[in-house]
Amino acid sequence: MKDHFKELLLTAYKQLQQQGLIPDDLESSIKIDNTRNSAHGDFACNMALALAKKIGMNPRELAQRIVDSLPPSDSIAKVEIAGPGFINAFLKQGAQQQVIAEILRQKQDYGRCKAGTKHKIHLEFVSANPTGPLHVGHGRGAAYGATLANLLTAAGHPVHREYYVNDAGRQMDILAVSVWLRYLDLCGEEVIFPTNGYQGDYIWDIAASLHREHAEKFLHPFDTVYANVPADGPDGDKEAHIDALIANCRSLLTEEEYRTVFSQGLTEITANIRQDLEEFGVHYDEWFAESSLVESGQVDEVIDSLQRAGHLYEKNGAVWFRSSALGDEKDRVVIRENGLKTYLATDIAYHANKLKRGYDEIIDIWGADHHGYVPRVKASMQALGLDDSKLEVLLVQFAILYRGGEKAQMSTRAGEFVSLRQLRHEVGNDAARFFYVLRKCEQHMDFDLDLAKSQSKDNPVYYIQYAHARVCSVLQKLQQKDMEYDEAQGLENLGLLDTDYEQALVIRLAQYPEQLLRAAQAREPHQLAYYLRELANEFHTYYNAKDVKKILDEEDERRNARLCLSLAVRQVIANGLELLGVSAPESM
RNA sequence: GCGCCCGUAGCUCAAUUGGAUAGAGUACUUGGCUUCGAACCAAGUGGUUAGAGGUUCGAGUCCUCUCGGGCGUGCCA
Repeated sequence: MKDHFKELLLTAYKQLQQQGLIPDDLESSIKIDNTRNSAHGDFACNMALALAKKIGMNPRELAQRIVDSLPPSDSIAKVEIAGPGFINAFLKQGAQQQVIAEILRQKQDYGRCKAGTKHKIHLEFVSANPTGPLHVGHGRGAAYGATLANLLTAAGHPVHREYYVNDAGRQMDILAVSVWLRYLDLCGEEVIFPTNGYQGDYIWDIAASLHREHAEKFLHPFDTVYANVPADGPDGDKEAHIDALIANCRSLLTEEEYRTVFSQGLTEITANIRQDLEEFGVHYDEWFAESSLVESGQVDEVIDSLQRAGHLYEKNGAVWFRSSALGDEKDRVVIRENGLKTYLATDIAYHANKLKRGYDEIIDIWGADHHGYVPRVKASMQALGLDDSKLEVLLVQFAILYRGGEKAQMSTRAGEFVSLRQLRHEVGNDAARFFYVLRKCEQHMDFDLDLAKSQSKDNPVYYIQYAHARVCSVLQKLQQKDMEYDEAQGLENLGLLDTDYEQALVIRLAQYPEQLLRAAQAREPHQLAYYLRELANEFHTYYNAKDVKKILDEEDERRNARLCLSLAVRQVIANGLELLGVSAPESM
C-alpha cells in the first residue's frame, strides 16, 4: 500500500517534470514514512520539502502542485498538505485488510523476502578463545549475532554463520600449561600457580579427567618444572615467567604428550562452548580452526605476498607490517623477535581466506575492546589487493554487570565471571535472548543480575509471549463453546473489522515486512523486538476493550472476521519470536 | 596526551536513520475481573535530550568546543 502511494507520487513527479518544473534526476528524493501521529494520516512524504530549495519554490506551494497532479486512487481517502509542506495520505477504511488473508495464506513465510538475493554474507560472531566457558559478555555477541543472522536470512540473503576457533597461539599454550600444573598438583606436587595462568575451577576439572585417563604419565618433579623460570609478577615479569613455564613444559614432555595435554583442554572447552551455544539456540554452519590456517601454510602465504608487495620491513629483530601507510595509527608486528607469528598474522590470513571463499560481504561481530583492531585488518586487506569495503565490523559494547549494586568483574583468567550458562539457568533462555537484543549494540548495557533474576516475570518477553498464548486460549474457548471457526467466512467479512483497535492492528500487521527489512539493513535486531512489543500491546488493548466486548462474538460473520485477525496477530508474533530465537508458547 | 563508543523522565532504554507535539517499560497515584487467562487493560505524575555555539525550511540525530563515563592506545589474543 505504501508502494502504491509511492507510485502515485512518482506519476505526479513525472508529470511536473514534463512541465519543466523540476529536474529529472531527483526521483530518489521520494521517500515515504509511516506517520507517528494518526492526525498526520497513514503515510507521509517530505519530497516537497526536499525539492523546494533546489528549484527555488515555496515547499507548500510545490506540495500543492504535486497533490494536484496525483492520479486518482481507490484506496486513498484523502491527501493533505500539512506543516511546512508534508504530503500526508489517509487510507480508506479497510484498504489494508487484505493483509490478513496474506498472512493466513503465507503463514511462517509472511514477512520473509520472497525474491531472495545473490548477495552472500559471511557472519562471524562470538569466536571467544577456547580457554574457558563463555561469560555473559559473550552472551550478548551470541544473541546479537544469531538474531542478526536470522534477520539477514529473512531478508533473503544466503548467510554463512561461522565461529573462529583460536586453537593456535600463545594463549592456548598458557591453557595447556595451566592444565598441566593443576594436573601436577593432583599428582601430589606442591605447585605455585602462575598469576598469568587460567585460574578458573574448570581447569581443575580438565586436569582431573587428564589424571583419570593417563594416571601419572605426565608427572615431573616440581623443581624441574620451575628450573630457570624467572620470577612471577608483581615483582618479576609475569609474561616472561609463563613463557619460561611453557618452554619447560614442552621440553619435559614429548611432543605427543604435550599434544595430549593441550588437546584435553581444547576439546573439553570447545565442546562446552558448543553445547552452551546450542542450548542457547545459537547455531553455526562452520567451526573454523585457526590452526588450519597455520598448517595449510596460508599464514606464510599472506606474509609472503605482503613481503613481495613491499608492505613488510624488519626492525629490532621483528617483522613489521607498514599499516600506518594504509590508514592505521602505527605499524604492527606480524612476526615477533622470537620467530612466532602474532595473532594479527593469522587474522590477516583468515580474512583473506574468507574473501576468497566468494562472499559479497563479510560481517565480523567483535567486542568493543577490539575496535582499535579494525584499521589494521582493513589495511591488510588493502595491502593484499582485496576489497576492504566488503568487510563490515560491528562492535558490541560491553555488558557491564552489576551484582548487589556493585560492578562485577569479568576476567576469564582470574576465573571471576558470571558464565552464560549460569545466566541462562537463572533467567531462562527466552528472557536472556530477548534481554540481550533489546538494546542496540553500540549502546553500553547495564546488566543488573539481581534485577534479571528477581524480576524475570517483568521481562517484556513474557508480555509478547502472553499475547500469543492469549490467541491460543481464545481458540480453546471456541471449542469449549462448540463454535466453529470458518476462515473463508471470516475473510469475506473483514469489512466488519471497523473499530479503531482493529484498524490499528491491521496497519501494524501490514508494517511487519518492512520493519523486518529495516532491522536487517540497519543491523538492529532491537527494532524487531520493539515492533513485537507494539503489536502485543495493541492486541492486549483490543482484547480488553469494553466497546469490543468479545472476540468470540455471537454473530458468526463478525466472530470469524475477528478470529482471522487474531490468528494473523498470532502468526506474526510467532514469526517474529522465531527470528529472535524466543519460543512462542501456547499457554503460560 | 591521542583514537573509538556513549550521555535522552528517579531507574533501564526507544525515537522510522535529518521530520511534525521526544515515546515505552519500571517506579509512584488512581480505576477496571458474575467466567474469550488480571503475566492484562485504562488514566495520571514525571524532560532546558550533559552544556555552549554552528549548519537549514527543520537537529536528540550532522559539525566545533567544553564537561562526564566506558574502551583502546602490546613483539597479548
